[in-house]
Amino acid sequence: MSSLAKIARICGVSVGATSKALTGKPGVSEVTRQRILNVAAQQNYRPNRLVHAIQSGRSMTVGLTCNDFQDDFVGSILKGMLEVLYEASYDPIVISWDLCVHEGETVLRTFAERRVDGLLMFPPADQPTHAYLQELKSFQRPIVVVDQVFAGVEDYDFTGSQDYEGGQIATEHLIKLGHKNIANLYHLETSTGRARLDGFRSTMQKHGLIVHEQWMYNIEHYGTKEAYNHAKRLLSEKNGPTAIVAFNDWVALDVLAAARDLNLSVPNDVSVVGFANLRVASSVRPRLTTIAQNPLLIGRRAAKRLLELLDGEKADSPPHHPVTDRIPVKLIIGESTRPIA
Amino acid sequence: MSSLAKIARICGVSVGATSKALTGKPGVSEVTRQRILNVAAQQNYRPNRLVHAIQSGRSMTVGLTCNDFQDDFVGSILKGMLEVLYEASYDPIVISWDLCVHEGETVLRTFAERRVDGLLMFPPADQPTHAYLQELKSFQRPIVVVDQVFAGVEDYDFTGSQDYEGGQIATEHLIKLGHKNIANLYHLETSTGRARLDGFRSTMQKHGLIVHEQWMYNIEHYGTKEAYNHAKRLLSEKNGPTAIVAFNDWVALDVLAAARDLNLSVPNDVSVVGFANLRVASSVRPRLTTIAQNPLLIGRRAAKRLLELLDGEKADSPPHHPVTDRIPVKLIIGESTRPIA
DNA sequence: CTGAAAGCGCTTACAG
DNA sequence: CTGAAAGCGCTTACAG
Repeated sequence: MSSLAKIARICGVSVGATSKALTGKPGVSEVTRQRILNVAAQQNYRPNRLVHAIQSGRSMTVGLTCNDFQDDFVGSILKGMLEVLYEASYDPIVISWDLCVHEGETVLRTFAERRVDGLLMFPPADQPTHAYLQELKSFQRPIVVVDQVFAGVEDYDFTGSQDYEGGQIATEHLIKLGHKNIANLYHLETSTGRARLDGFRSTMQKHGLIVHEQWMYNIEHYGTKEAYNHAKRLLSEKNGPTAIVAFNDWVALDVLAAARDLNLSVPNDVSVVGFANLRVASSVRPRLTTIAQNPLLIGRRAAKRLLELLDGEKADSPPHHPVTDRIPVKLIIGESTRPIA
Repeated sequence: MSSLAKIARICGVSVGATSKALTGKPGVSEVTRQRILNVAAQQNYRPNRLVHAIQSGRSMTVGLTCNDFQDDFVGSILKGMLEVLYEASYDPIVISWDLCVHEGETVLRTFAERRVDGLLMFPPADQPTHAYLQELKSFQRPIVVVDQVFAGVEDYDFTGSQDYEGGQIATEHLIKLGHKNIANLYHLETSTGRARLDGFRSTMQKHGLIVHEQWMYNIEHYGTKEAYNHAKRLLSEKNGPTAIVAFNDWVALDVLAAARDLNLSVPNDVSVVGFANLRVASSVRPRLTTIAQNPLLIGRRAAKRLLELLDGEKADSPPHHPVTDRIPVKLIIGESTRPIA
């Protein structure tokens, strides 16, 4: 890789002059500038941005932590982030939490050493360790937490969805259709899951409906058979629920599968509501009734917020108050719910 | 962010001594080393890796270009890559092709300026421009192409799937079940799509079966209604095909949906084979018969190959011959295919 | 217009 | 053991 010095040597001018010529700064004659430009092009010169990062104290990179990229929800969030970052000439360095279970502090340390300007953080899957929270505290750069919250990150900006309201909307929808006996396959392991469940319970209560605790199942890992098995159990009961609220579309798919395997019909025998409006929600039959999130917007807003914080630093503005930004969700009526017979 | 100089000043020693102490090099007394270590910890010192990158000529970063992260196929490839990179202390800088349509050279230029040590490249969605290929040629670092090939990248290492064989296996499976009238919803826009189609045609020919060209549809964009509409057309024909080979699982899902909407049964009225074995393939009913790829392994192997190339550079080994690495695929028999009546 | 020099944050021979 | 100095690749005041 050819350096400034090399270009300078070839052109027979000083390094300083070469720098000015290539960065378009005044202080070089047009003739020498052209000569330098030509040689640089011919030598395939690429300025070393690492140097610029050191000099300016800005690496123009952002740390990005992710749990997995297993569906279009996280995929779209990423897309939204990349879009905004690209526009602002920032590039993300991506590290997966999965890789460093119980040593999340390593991730933060790496980001610190690489001098990222800020952090876009999908919280780690597991409960954060003390060491991690410690490292987080001493992490000197702006942080925006995405999608999930957890104990210890209340002091940071947050961008996610109106999960609580989503839980309410899903439940309201079923109640409006006449359902009273509603089960819930929820997910206590994440803040989104807990919020959606809270929304469910508050809505049931608001309408004076009983929550049948024997129909309430926590799905610890929704990639496995767990949801499917619970769904089968629910659907096999006589006088079982007439509707099921699922933590997300994957769980809802498991309910569809369980119903199918029991020769039951969704929505004729049971109604199902999902959450997320994943790509698959409208691909399957029956199409899922689901609560649409707006992952693209979540990604964009999270990144924009981070850029604001970074600009604020430059402007040396007063310490900010962390902002919680929850993007509205929307009921998508598919074919997996119907009025009770 | 505290610097070496700051630590040195506080400790009242030279920068050199501080450096030695913190990097564990000999040449400092144990007493001062401890003093320095303590101050560094207390000052929350983090060495600036950008400096190290400049000095060593190794940034320990890898450029990663992606089209989208819309399903678990790409997601798992990424996971595999991140795993291997993390193990070797490399971190990826991720840029999405989507963002810079028709100016892919910008991406490469950014990577060059950021001095990534190598490149893991999902080829751009659109036909590469001349400027792009130009920039690629002058990109001085090792490159591994992933999943898709395109004209102009024949000279690079490649890691992907046995798509051609996959096309054969899918077709063989249907033929073994007695199907003769087989349609194909293919995807000419990508090399994988073309290879799978070739595998289909060669297998049909091998068995002396006629390819009915009026049942052959190119799916330009498989996120849209396109596949669904073509599938409906195919399924509405009297004496239509008894089986359909789909470019991938998403297209296969569209066939399932079309069948459902026409009150037809898969597999009783028509058999369908997908490709990829996405997470959704076993979530839907009927479960998809599909050709499983091994995205995790693709990701790992691609990253490993890149690391080998990087090691080779250090060792100053002779110019290598580009290696093409196609991971075997595997037939997964679901419920979407059955012997012909 | 042009060049020599300082400095960004570090490491590494080289003197003392 | 310890410090001063050169150097990585650049930019930016500062002299000429």
